[in-house]
Amino acid sequence: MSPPDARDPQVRTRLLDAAERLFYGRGVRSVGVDDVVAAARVATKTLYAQFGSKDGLVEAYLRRRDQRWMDWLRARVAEAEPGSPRVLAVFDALGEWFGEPGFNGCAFVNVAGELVTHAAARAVARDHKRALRALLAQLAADTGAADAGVLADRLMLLVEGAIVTAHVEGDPEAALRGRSAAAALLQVHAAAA
Amino acid sequence: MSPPDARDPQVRTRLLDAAERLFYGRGVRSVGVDDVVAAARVATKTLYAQFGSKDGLVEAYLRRRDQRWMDWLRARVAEAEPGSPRVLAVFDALGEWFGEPGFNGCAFVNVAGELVTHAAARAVARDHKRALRALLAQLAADTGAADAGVLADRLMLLVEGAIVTAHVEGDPEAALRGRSAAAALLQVHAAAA
DNA sequence: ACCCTAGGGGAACGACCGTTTTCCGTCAAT
DNA sequence: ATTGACGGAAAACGGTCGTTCCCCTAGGGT
Repeated sequence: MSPPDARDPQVRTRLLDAAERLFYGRGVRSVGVDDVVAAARVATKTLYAQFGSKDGLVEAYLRRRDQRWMDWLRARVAEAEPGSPRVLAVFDALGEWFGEPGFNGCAFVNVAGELVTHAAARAVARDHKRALRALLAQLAADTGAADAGVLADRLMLLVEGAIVTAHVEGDPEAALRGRSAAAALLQVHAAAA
Repeated sequence: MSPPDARDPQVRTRLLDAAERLFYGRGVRSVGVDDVVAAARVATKTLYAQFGSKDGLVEAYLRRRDQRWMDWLRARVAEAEPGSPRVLAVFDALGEWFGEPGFNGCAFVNVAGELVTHAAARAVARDHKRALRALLAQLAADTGAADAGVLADRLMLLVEGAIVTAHVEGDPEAALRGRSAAAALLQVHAAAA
């Protein structure tokens, strides 16, 4: 019954969409709340009604991004055959991500470096990395590798390294190098079985 | 002839020291120029006479940190025996760094995520990573490894991954995992020779 | 003895920040 | 039909930002 922009629960979504695009693309502190409300076509009051403060909006933005990014990666990985191919699929997915126009590194790494005193944001960042590590541990175990835990730790370093390199050096092909390094490690851990 | 704080060329150094401590520890945008001049016990006018703007100070801070950090790593590496031990010494050095009280990740990664529009800062970050990559290429070649270039690329990912992990997850032992991964890769590249 | 320059102390500037507030329109439920 | 909660538009708040300016002190070169 509602016209497209009436009485909407979508106000929150519009705010989060704008916040994600701006915070991720320019850095959190470079973006004022006015920028966000203008981009979301929303009143300032609404932002504060929904999130309480800019810090609250930042935290909500990070939580939603964590959820979405992990879901996206899990979906990409699930498209590959179980076992080693799924490990390599992680780096194929990274390669796609690095090539996207707005790519600006890992949102959580960026926040950890920028918002040193924002405890909630740093906690979300830590949890995000733990979730990523858990996914890699699962994939490593599913290869039947010897020392799957160690393999997962090593894959984690490669993933993080590829993201940082693609970002700072502007080199999307870091994904390919990560993939080949992962393949080498898969072989090491398979041989040791 | 000069008393400790007269007519000093050390004014610039004091400014850079304060800038580095504050910018690195809290993030660039969280630190005002007033904070820097207060910490350096210097007049605001002096900062602008020396660096022209806050952006100029940021750039100078990054350049000096690049120089110092690379010199520090090269010195640590040179203490080890030539060949593979020098590759592993990189990760030992990282381990020391991660354990230092003020450790807050890689200054250049942080800046790349925070100062998206600061072209000069991002250029210094890129150059810093290239210098690091060049050092690793040298070390990889000196091991006599097959595909030394590929080995260097892989080591680079491990180094970056270890730094990010130690930072975001607050886990200094990422250095040990990086070291063991590097050792595995060294074996792979030695066996293929 | 003379500036000239570097630096310190501190006020002042205009812009922008995050946040609160006021006023008004409008749907949903009573 | 009235109320109340939600949302938009915009002003206003106090604080902080980067930057500039003024005045003062003190060496050093001429």
